Order: sequence, then structure tokens, then C-alpha cells
Amino acid sequence: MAESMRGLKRSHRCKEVLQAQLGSEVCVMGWVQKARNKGGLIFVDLRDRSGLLQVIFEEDKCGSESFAKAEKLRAEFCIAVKGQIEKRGGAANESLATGNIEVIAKELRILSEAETPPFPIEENSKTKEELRLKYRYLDLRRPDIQRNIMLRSQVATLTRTFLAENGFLEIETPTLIKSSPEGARDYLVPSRVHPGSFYALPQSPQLFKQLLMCSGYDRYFQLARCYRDEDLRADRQPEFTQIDMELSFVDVEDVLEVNERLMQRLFKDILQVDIPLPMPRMTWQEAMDRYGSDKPDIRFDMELKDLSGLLANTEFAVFRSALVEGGSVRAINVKGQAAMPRKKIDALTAFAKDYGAKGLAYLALEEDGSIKSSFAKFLKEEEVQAIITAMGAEAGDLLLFAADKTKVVWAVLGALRLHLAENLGLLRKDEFKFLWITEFPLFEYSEEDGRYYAVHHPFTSPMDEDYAYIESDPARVRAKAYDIVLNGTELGGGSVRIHQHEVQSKMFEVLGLSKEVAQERFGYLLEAFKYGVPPHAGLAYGLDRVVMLMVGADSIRDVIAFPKVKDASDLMINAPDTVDREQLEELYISLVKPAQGEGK
RNA sequence: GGCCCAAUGGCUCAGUUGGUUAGAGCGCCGCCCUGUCACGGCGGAGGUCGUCGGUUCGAGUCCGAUUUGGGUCGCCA
Repeated sequence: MAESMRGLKRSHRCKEVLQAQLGSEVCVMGWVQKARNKGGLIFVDLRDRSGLLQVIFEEDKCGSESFAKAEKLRAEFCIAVKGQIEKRGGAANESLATGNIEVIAKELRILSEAETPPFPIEENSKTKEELRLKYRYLDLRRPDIQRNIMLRSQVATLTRTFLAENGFLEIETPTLIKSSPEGARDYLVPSRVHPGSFYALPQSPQLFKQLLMCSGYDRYFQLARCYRDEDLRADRQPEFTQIDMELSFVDVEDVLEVNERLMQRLFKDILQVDIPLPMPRMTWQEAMDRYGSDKPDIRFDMELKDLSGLLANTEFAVFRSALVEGGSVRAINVKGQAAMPRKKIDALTAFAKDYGAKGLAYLALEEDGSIKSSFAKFLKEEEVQAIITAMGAEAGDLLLFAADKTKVVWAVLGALRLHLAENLGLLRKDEFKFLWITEFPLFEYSEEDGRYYAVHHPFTSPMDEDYAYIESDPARVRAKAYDIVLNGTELGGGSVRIHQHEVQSKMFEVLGLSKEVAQERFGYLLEAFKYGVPPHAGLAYGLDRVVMLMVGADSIRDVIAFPKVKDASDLMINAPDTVDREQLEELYISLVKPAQGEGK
């Protein structure tokens, strides 16, 4: 039966009793991790978010009533224990922070009993995610998840401290806003007082923070909840948290500088890891050429090499046709993998095909100097030698080639590079390699729609030196945009914004947005820009991703208290769900294709 | 929307080329135990193999569909 805690006050968390005087009386409260009943002596491992503490029950110390209760203790009972903190009578437990001490119980109260949980509450549990998420409140008791959640709190607190120290103001922006069809799909919220009209949940506070700059708050930040109705990934949830910031009277350098120091501070104060500054920088073009990715993992090499030049006159049909069509031939050198069995190479080929490759050519430089290759016989001897030299290949190396449109070649080799590094164990989770990617293209052409789209968003400023080409050759225009990348994960991104009316108009023109449409969607921003807008720039991080990498988690779900699963539903609260017909009627909503069980 | 992986007692898994009462560890229940901490000893309960359909004399095992979860491509201005 559940007892009251009346008259008791918790004096310490489990691990905090290390600070208490030996012999002093403490009162601890928490959950039973494990009870070991030796008959006349009962050991209980008590758990709270600080850790474990051994409590010991002997009838002549705690009295027969408490002892009888102690005999009933089972895993996950929530209890309060008053007792004396002492050096352990038996052997110390080296694997426990509190392994030298124990609490000699004088009084026990069972605050509440517990059923046997559906899975063990312990570290590194291999329990299926489905079950963990259904009982997330139990999963969240696991020490490793608790550490993640607590570290996340530290990140949030320190971010606030650092940004406040650097002149930023924390300002909240609304989450019931206006839908903007460009970009990710919006979550819509119907309005009761405006039948037929909908709010949208923000994908980011983008326009509001720009308006705050117009209003003179010159350095803003927010830990902002954002929503995107797109498919999930290990590092993507439909709702997530951004560390969002915007600064006035700054250029690219200023934004990067303060953010480098923010990251350095977080890693130093929380993980005791030194991040050397300045962080390396790379233009988008260089990143694509060297790594086939705009978020390269630079913990390892295996860089792409462009062989198009030296193969310009090759007669090998596969390479030739790629080159003739304006594509390229590129390769990576997988050091020491010449002996990779055919079966594995075939698997890599299948992998490459998922990324659009038509095939994957290989050339293995065997230890004995001979060459094993799928295509070398179609090349001239001097071409083979030129390739080997260009790739810096030595005996024992395996070269993998992709020939196609350059975009495909990048995607294939970029993905292959990561895939191989993972399989070869080249990736260490305790190594942190930051990288800035700069000078992104401003536009991307969509073959499908026959028009240009903004790579970042339509308020991103073109680079001054490229502005001249914005009409004649939009694809050539680079943006004052930057991403911060850590170990191959895009942590965040931002840009210098357009603050000149004329440039903004030109931008909309290239994007095919008429004056009327631009006015309808972003009129308030354009209007605001008429009243003295400062040059401004900003950046937003995925806070969840930052924490994920800091704790070495494989999924963002492990650092979010109540995450959603692949189809964006919540297994614990069973959301989304149908609603009463009355609720829908009040909102003037009728379902065109009623789901099964609708209006329950 | 596509592709790939998984699903067997409460949990994690094993189940040989389809063949008698489906196994293990942990957990759980009962009894015993005063120094355990992966406590120990003795005894016990518990699953029809995600679901539906098919092939077969016979299906956990083969085939098809489906559900759920995971990964990924598309998507994510």
C-alpha cells in the first residue's frame, strides 16, 4: 500500500550522499533498482537520476515494521529511506560511484508499489524501440537516456548563458502563423473563429527574426520549436528544436566567429573537449569536388578525384559516354582493400545503384603488383598508369569509379565513401571534426518544374561579385550562405539576408514569383523593409542533432524526451487520432474520405 | 511513393535440408539464506511462433498479401 511521505524531506540525491558526513542521518528517495534478500539482511540498490546507492536493512536497526516492508520490495517500487550514512561493512563496489558507502536504514516507506515493468530498466537495453516508445516514461528512467536528457538541459542552459554574455536577447515568436507553400510541408491548424482558414505551425522563425532585426533588437536568439510535415529519418523528427539566432550590422565573418566560440564553449564546458579555432572552412564547390557531399565527414580521407581530364580521349564506352554527355569520371581510393572479395564489391555496386549509378567500376592493385579490374582491359596501358598515379594508389589499394552526370557521381561516391568508412571502422564517435561549408549556390534548377528554386530560402543574399549574373546565368550565382557541419552531420545553417529592395525584387523575379504573389506571401516583410532595414544575417542549429552528436547517440530519438516514430505518430499517447464530430463541426471541417472509426 | 531489414514466453535471443510434447539466458512466482552487489540454493508457472491466405500428409521453417517497428532514396525553401 502506498504510504505518505509526511514528516520526511529528501536530504540528498543518491550520489549526493558522498557529500554527507559519515555517520550523519540522511533521507533518500527514489526507485528500487534491485533488492537482494539474504534472509536476515536485505540489500537494496536505490536509483534516482544521480545514480545508485546501496541501502541495507537489518531488523534490529530499522525495526520489525520497516523490515517487513523491506522484504516486500520489488524492482521499481518508489520508496523513501531514512538512515545513517556509513562506510560499507562489506567489500566496496568499485563499479559504483557510491561503492564505498551505504545507508543503514532506520525507516522505510513504500511511497508506491510497482508492477514488473515490461522491459528491464537498465543501461544499454536492447529492447525494441516500439516497446520503449510505448512506455517512454519507463524508458526515460534508464540511466543512459537520463544522461542524454540531462546533457541536453546543460546545452540549453549554457547556450542561453553564452548568447546572453555576447549581447543576444531571447525573444519568443509565435507558433500559430501563416502557411507558406514553398519549402517543407506545413502542419496546419484550423481556426474556429475563421471558418475555412488555417494557421500553420512554423518550419522556423525565419521571417519573425528578420522583422526583429528591423525593429532594432540587433542580436536575437530563441530555442525555437519547429515543425515540418515531411518523412522522418534517424536525425529528423516532425517537431524539433532550433537554436535560432539573427544579428544586425554583420557580415558572414561575424556570424561564423561568434558561433565557433559557442560550439567551443559547449564542447569544453560540457564534454571537456577542446575544439581548435578557427574551424576549417571549405566552399561548397570544394566540398562537392573532394567529398561528393555538402556535409563532408572529414574524420577520414578517401577523397574523390576527378579523372575526367586524363580520360578525355578514352575509348572505354562507359566512361566515354559519361564524358560526352558533359558528366565526369571520378574515383575514390579505398586503402588496403584490394583483396575485397567479389561478393562485397557486388554489394557495393548494388549500394551505388541506390544512389543512381548505373554501375560501379573497380580496379584493385594486388599486393603482387598485378591488376584485377572490371574494365582495365578496355583502357590503354598508359591510361591505367595515369589513373594509378592520379589516385596515389599503392599495392593493396582498391579504386572505385563512377561515371555519370557529375551530380550523380558526387552522390554515389559521396555515399560510398561514408558507407565504406563505417564498415571499415574509420569513424570514432569521440572525435569531433567541425567544418564550415560556405558559398553555396543561390539557386538550384528543377528539371521537373522547369524553374529555379532557392537552395536556402528566397531572402538569402547573393555574393556581391556574382550579382551581375543573377539574370543571365542564375546557376552561377553563389550565396552568402553557410552550413556548420560536424562529423558529416549538418548541425545548422544560415545566411546573410537580402536587405536591399532591388535585390529582393530581382530574387523573386528569378524564382518566378510575381509581385502579386510575393506581396501576398511576404508582404509584411517587404513592407517592413521599406522603413529602414539593417543589414542582417543569422544561423539556426538543430539542437537535437548537436546533442545527439555530443552524447554519441545514433538517433535523434535518444535525446528527445518524447519522440515520434517513422510515420510521425506518438506510440505512447496514440497521436494523431480522430476527433469527435462536434469538434470538426465547430471548425467547419468535413472529411472528404472519412477514415475508419471516424467520429468515435 | 520506392527499396532493404526485423517480428518466436514479460525481455533478449536460438530453432539445422519443413517432421513427434518449440528451447536457452534473464525476468517472474513460492520456499530457504546476516554482507550481497551479474548474490546463492531448491521448486514452479509462462509461448502455438505479428496477422490473413496458400503450398504440403505435415509449416515457426516455403510462397503471397498485410500490420507494426527500424534504416534509406525521393522529400526535408
